[in-house]
Amino acid sequence: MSLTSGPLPDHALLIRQLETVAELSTRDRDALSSLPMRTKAIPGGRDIVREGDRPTESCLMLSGLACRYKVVGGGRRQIMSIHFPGDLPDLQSLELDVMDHGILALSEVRVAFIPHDAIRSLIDREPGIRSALLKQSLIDASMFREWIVNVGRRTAIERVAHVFCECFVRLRVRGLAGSHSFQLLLTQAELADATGLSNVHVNRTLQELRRAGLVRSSGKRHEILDWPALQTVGDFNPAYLHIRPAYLAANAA
Amino acid sequence: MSLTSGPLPDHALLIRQLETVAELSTRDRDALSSLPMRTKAIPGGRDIVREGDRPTESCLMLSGLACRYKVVGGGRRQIMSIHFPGDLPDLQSLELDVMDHGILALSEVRVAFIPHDAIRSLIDREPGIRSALLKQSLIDASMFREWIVNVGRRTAIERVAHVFCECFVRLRVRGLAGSHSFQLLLTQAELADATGLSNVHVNRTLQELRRAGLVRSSGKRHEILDWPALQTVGDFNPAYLHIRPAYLAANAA
DNA sequence: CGACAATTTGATCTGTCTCAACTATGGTGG
DNA sequence: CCACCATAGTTGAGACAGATCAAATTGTCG
Repeated sequence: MSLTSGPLPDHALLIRQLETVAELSTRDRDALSSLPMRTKAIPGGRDIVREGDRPTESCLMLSGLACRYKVVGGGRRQIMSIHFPGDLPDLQSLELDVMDHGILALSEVRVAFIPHDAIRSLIDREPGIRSALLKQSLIDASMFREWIVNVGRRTAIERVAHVFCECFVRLRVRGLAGSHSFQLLLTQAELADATGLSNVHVNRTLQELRRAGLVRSSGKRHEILDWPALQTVGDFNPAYLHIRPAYLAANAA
Repeated sequence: MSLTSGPLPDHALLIRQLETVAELSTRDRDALSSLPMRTKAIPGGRDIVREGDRPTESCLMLSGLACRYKVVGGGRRQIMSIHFPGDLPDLQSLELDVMDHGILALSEVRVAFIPHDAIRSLIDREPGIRSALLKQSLIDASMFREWIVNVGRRTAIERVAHVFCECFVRLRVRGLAGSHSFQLLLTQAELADATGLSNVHVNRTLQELRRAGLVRSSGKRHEILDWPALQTVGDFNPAYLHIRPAYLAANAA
């Protein structure tokens, strides 16, 4: 579980992600490795799954960036979560027939589609995996709750800082970010839709974060200059991510 | 499944709620009926579960009203969901050790505590119940996503109307609301914390809803006067609740 | 190099917040 | 049954965070 290895085989990404939140046995890992996957490249700006779809497969992110979103009457968009390699952003389609939201590729992504049947049979056979997947879906819910708090009760600068903190920690614990720097291919408009702000105001808020010396951005590469201060500004406490202590500790560096 | 029966035995409340979203066999219902429960009355204003707790039981709402909430730095509170009889508001503690939020009794409530072990053993033994509970927790997540949209991208009047719509439908499908009237023991301050608004502005927004003839309130009893219009104003589409068609249809009345 | 997308800036507007006072309501004890 | 008190609801005035509109600048990529 080196944090600096090169590109991983597809199944290893899933295993690594699940291990940050749940303990897996060798048997569990083997079972996960045997999951059939159909990989596909999807260009940025295209839906991976559309609202109203009735998927028969769940998708695993392999590379790139995606988000869940909804559009309200009036055309305003709200982003509800951001997804990185190792995430299973539509595990929900396993039990819920119709997609109630869309999943959008924010950059070119590679995804692996895993048939629901294969996941179900694994869940039925393997208690360890059943528990890990249930746990993961409960953590997803926890992340949504924190997102509610973010858009409901925080100021602009707090919201943006908090999103940065969450993305950084999630990437870091699975070995996909440097110790301070990380790649966040989010446009300001996307960040606005994630935080419930306007793109103009996100722009000004980012400038404020830069002026305060908390982050540095060049293009889409963002660097965290003052991690403790960013957490303070963003009112960030990673407890809601329910990451196992051993993995969270690596992040404290 | 009469909608007008009197008080139900505790297990029946749980079964009725699960049946609105998942199909249960007789065997499933029997298994649920055998769950051990320790019931308890909790006065309004008291926490049922506190942030930081490590519960060994999950709680089932039997009567009254509760909510999930978090307090952010600065003392501002955000309510993330509202819970009615039949709900299992802390199913998550089954897999997540530490509570990342509190659950508060908004009125005097009766709750039943069910040991995690009993639920786990049911999940391990009964595929139907496993599937129903997973489905329920995925629906919880879906409701959180809609809540994000509500506080992130809707105006004050839309937010309040939407919360009314959601509460009404959820109560109605499980037979706990009249065809138009329903009991919502929420103070304006609580409604404010649910919608990310100030209590003063909620007051004015409610007046606007009354003036428009959409609702009528007297004390804590709220009546919906124009259900179609309220759904329109609240940009409400019940799809995200994933209620089974047969139960949703009863609500259309 | 050209063209389109993203960022930045300025000016103005407005929905919602804050603060503060006043009123209604409902529950309680005398 | 009423007087009292606490809690919740209502109103007004003023302030501000963030939205909107529009234009200019910069960046990106074929």
